[in-house]
Amino acid sequence: MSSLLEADRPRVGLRERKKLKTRAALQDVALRLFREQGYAETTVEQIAEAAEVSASTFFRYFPTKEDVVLYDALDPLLIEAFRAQPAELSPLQALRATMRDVFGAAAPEIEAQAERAALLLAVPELRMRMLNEFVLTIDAFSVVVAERVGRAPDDFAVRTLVGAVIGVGIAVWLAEGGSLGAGYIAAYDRAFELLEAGLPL
Amino acid sequence: MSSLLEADRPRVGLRERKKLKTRAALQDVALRLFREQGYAETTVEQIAEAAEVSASTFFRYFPTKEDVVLYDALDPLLIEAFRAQPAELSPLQALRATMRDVFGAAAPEIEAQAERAALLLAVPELRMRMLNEFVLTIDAFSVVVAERVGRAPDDFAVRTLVGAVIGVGIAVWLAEGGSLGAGYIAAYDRAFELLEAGLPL
DNA sequence: CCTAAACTGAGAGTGACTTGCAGATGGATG
DNA sequence: CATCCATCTGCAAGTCACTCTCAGTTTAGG
Repeated sequence: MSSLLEADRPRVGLRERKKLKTRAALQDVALRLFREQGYAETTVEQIAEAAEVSASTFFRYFPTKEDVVLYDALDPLLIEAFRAQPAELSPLQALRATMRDVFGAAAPEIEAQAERAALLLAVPELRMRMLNEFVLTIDAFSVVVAERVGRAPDDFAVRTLVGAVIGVGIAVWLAEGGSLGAGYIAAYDRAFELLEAGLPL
Repeated sequence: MSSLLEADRPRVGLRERKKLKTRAALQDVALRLFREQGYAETTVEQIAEAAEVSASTFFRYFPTKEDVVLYDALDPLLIEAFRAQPAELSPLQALRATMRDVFGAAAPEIEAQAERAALLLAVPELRMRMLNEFVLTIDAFSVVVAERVGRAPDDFAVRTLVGAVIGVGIAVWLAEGGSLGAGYIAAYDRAFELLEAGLPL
């Protein structure tokens, strides 16, 4: 039932805060340098120096240089939103509503980071990583879609459906110039109609 | 002894042949070493040494270490086969027939390279590159599909259709354990039925 | 032949990323 | 408050993919 309120209060020690601050500083500085002189032209050492830490510390916060840009974690949100969809919706309709909910709410913030979006599309290594993220969600979504319709996670129809949805998501993402803002969500929504209609042409 | 008929025979000079031989040798040796001691554990220098060239020569043949594994060029075949499909087929049907034609014919050879397929799925960097190849075909196919139905290459319905087809292709590829053999083509074929039916579940 | 273009090896250099080590610092304990 | 421990950090040295330059060699073609 009810527990002691102050039990988890001093959760954030000074140590934790410093870590978060360092991480944020590294990311901010890195994105600024990338914008000013380009991704490939910016060395990790420069980022570290500008953030006033050593180069080795940089790698303690981000496993690779790419991860500074990619720190995202959108999947959990999507999964949660999908689970919250009303049961009477078909899987395709539920996925559609999920995208609308999550991206619709986050669109302003996402759109604000237009520079990052451009980087993600322009730098080959980053674009690959982004695509990889997309594809990883095939697995994640297969699980929840499967449980919704009472099938196995590796059910063929389930994986085909999720694969189509993700593939369309990628195509739209590319068409929208790498942005995930308002234009993206609108286009994605139209694409769902086409999927439901058997992709007429 | 030099006749006019042989005028275009020595098209492939000694130079060209040596290049092809070196390229093939590098690829063979590399794949063998990867198999024996792993991808990350094999250095470019080892490959070069085993192929009896210098390390710098390696990079003259393959822009990156990854490309030794990825040398593929499947897209042109697919595009050509798509263009050869009878005009009465719908785009989706034509794509389906294309996959059947190309992979059906190539399946034996492809299946023979099971090791390479395993590598492609297992090594993260290579998997990303492979996914990237998949995605690049979205653009390529959009062009030919668009010209078939008389629309612009960036037509929304066209890109959505192609995106869905590629996405399903990726999902099936992953489900088939990275193989592109007989199992893959059969599964892909079933997936097309689902796409045409509006992805029922 | 003879010359221009293409191919090659050698070597130096850059930068991402790893590893091992010693010192500093925050937090919990008695 | 003193102490101890886990963690964080900088430093140094090393590996490896990849680039670039330079000089020597081979080939193609006139």
